[in-house]
Amino acid sequence: MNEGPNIAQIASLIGDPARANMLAALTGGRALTATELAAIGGITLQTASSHLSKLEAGGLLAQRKQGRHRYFALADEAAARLIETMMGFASSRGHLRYRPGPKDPALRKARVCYDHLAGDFGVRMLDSFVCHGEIVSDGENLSVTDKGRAQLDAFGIDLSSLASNRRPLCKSCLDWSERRSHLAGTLGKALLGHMFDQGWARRSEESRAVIFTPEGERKFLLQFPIDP
Amino acid sequence: MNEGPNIAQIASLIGDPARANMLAALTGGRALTATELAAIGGITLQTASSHLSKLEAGGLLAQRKQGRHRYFALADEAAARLIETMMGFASSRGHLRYRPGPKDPALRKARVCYDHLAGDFGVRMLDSFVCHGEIVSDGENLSVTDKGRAQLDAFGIDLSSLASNRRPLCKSCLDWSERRSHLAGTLGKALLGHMFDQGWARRSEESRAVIFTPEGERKFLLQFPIDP
DNA sequence: ACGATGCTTCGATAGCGATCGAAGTATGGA
DNA sequence: TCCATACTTCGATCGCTATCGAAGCATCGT
Repeated sequence: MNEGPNIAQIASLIGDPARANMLAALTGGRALTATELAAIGGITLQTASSHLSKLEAGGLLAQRKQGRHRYFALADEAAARLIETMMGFASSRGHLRYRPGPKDPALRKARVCYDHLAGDFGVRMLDSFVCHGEIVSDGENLSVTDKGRAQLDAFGIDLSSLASNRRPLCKSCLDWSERRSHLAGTLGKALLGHMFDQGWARRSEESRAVIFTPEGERKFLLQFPIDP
Repeated sequence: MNEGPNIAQIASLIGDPARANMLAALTGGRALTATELAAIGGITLQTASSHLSKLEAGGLLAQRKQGRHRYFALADEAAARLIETMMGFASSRGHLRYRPGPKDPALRKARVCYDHLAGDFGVRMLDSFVCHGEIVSDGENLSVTDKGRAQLDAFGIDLSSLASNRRPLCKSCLDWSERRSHLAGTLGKALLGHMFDQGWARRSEESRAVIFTPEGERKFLLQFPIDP
């Protein structure tokens, strides 16, 4: 017994409702201040501060001081994937906590996951890349083919500028609403950023939803078709 | 706030050290009795019983009565994947709890994950399938090609008999020691079972390790080669 | 320099849950 | 039938931690 990594430690960090709410909110990719996170968790600032320092010590969060504000964000993409994985499992077991509202369908359609596109549109985009042979997958890691490189170049994304030693270019990330994978990594981030730049879509102010313009949606479906 | 699945509930289930130890032990795929699990968790039978009923209510465990024994096992493969994912994250953050010993290298080399092969050998096997075009991956799910079907047939595994409506044939599962994917699903199970049947390897009695015979290891490396 | 804002630290409280002893239920064997 | 084994349920205890008030520290604006 007692072999291997200590999962109880991080699980208990996520296991507190206030902390879980904060983490879920940070899955939206935006860095939030301690005051904002306290409101999200439904607790006072003092309590939130205690929680946040524990989460940081546990390697789930990273903080950045900026003036008198302190911004908190998920430590990295692996942390975001862990949270999304747990969401997927929880929803598959019926551990739901829905407060059904108009935002829900929008979230399922398209939302931000850390810094890339998730939801129905995110899954479709990766499907399109794969079924056209622009991205291939060897197990967990994805890689871009020459055909994909040319396609992305035409779309306006320069792969060579995305190279990073700290973070993989492509990574698959399990989608909790679709239960399939979407594209993460620096390429996933760049693609979402490009869509924002092109005016195809914008972020919702109060949730993780990504709202496409009618024109943007048309162009998205044209750019990432799915053939049988 | 408060949207989406309730991750705090399952996270707090895993967050208790005694429960985490039990779950980690069950990742070995064997069903264990309440008494055995109590010993693993380092608690009395009464406490263990309370824990086990909570884990079952949370959808993580399934129990099977057999005479006066009650066998507990992970509910399904998704539960096993969740635990392995958490192990991967925990070890990447240095949340280790090693009791270094001779078993450790054996576990990294080859071990059981639920009912399929994990560790260095598990990752190698999937790599071999993929780099020979016998299995292709479209995002999360893997699928066997015609070439792969023939290869497996020659190896002695009949794919058509593995079809199941309850569980996918192929699934990728993240390996906590290698941080790469290995092959899960009914095919992963069948492959490991076949190796046991052929006498290539056997299970360790006291841990999750899979111990290959020298002859079995030679045949394994020959059967699942990796070319550049 | 001074107050205001954002956040952390300290200290005390309160409540939840892990734990175990004791008693109760079910199954198997003699 | 009677005892032993395997497990669950009940009840009480105890420790841990989430929580918040109050005070302290840092930064910004003026």
